[in-house]
Amino acid sequence: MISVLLVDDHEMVRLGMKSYLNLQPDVEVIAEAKNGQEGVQLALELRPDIIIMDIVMPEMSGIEATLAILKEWKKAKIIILTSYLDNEKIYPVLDAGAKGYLLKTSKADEILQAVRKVYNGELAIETEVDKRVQHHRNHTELHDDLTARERDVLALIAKGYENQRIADELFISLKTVKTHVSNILAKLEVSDRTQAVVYAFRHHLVAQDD
Amino acid sequence: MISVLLVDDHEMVRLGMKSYLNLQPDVEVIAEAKNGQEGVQLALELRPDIIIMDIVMPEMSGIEATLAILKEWKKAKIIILTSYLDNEKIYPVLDAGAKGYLLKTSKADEILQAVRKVYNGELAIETEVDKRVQHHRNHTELHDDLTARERDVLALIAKGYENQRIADELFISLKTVKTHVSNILAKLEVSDRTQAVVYAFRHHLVAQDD
DNA sequence: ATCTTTTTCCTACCTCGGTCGGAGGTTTTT
DNA sequence: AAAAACCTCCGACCGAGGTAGGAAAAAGAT
Repeated sequence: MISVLLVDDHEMVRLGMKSYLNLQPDVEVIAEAKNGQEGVQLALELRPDIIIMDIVMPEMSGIEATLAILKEWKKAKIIILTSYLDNEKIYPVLDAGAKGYLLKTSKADEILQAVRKVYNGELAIETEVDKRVQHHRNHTELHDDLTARERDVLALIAKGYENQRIADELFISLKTVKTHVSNILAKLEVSDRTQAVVYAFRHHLVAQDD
Repeated sequence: MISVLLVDDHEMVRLGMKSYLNLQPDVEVIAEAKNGQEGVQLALELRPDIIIMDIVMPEMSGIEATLAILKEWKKAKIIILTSYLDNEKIYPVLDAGAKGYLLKTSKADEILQAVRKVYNGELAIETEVDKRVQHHRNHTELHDDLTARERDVLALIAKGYENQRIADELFISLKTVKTHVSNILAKLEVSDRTQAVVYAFRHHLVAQDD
């Protein structure tokens, strides 16, 4: 019997998963959590065979929760189940050792198969997800070779700050900021800060909401 | 018996809704659709008492589907059920006559109650949603009094175009573009185009992806 | 211990962005 | 018909943004 912990803030999703999985003779949902914190706690306490984890949740995101669980319990089998492949914060999770990655648009039996596969020690990465991960791993993004400091500066540019304000914020001279900006523009292959901001938003390098 | 049509691209959500709603003696899910197109078709064909509609879906969004259904069938009782109150495209739907608006984080019984309320001709707007709608209706946004032309220009600014390019694009002189930009900056209460771009992205005035 | 990258700072220069203060023609509102 | 808003255009001005071409200290890599 495969014991499963569901972590998702949508009651209806948990209900759907539970009613479907519990129909299977070899699977049983033993607990549910409605945010990342509860998820971490229940995971470490109950040690389920499989943890199915949503990403977007209040309190603590599924990303953080996954990292927290894997830190304490290296062999945890966690399947990420997310609605959107929107940002690039998912890669650290896969690197950290999540065993599965599914989209919420997956069919019920695909999810079931993923549970069985991961239980048997295999990986379950949806083809769609896999494509993008491969793409991400091969096709290097322009912003990959920004230095740490350049990322700092870009973040402030994308807040709409002018160079002098960025200098004040980072306790460096205006000249230095200009140098960083120049290097950023060159690396992103854009010609001015406005385009850099567009780039940053489009590539989810900055938060949508303040 | 209240007949319900579910429109959601997530099979698990449909499953959860169906298994929960079908437990109720007075509710029955009579059909399901996995995108907006199917939703419109089934709605007009089966004329269910209640339509529960997700927003983010492939092919045709819940917004478009809702408008399409209400156009053909004015008295349709549609409850919008969405995960996030992210953008501002929801207001036209409420204006157009959607009878309910719930978040996917709602508890199961809240959804059930909403179904019964709307069936009885009442509205079911979740307090959280309601707050924001009120806020939106009262608190006028800065960008509300941009003129049509100014919106055109802002859209191009937010593509990272420089003034001359905007002029070329719109077949107007550089001077005119500068005037528009000045007016835009004043209305948005920002001091340069970079901040205007940030404003545009944060307020979802422009598409995330090209 | 040496080489490379990163971060910092510099001067001088030029361009583009944005303001100020107009103005004329068109459309919409009253 | 008059008023108000909108779109268009002009010249002159200034400052911030960005380039070019350095250089030197600090931190990491081999």
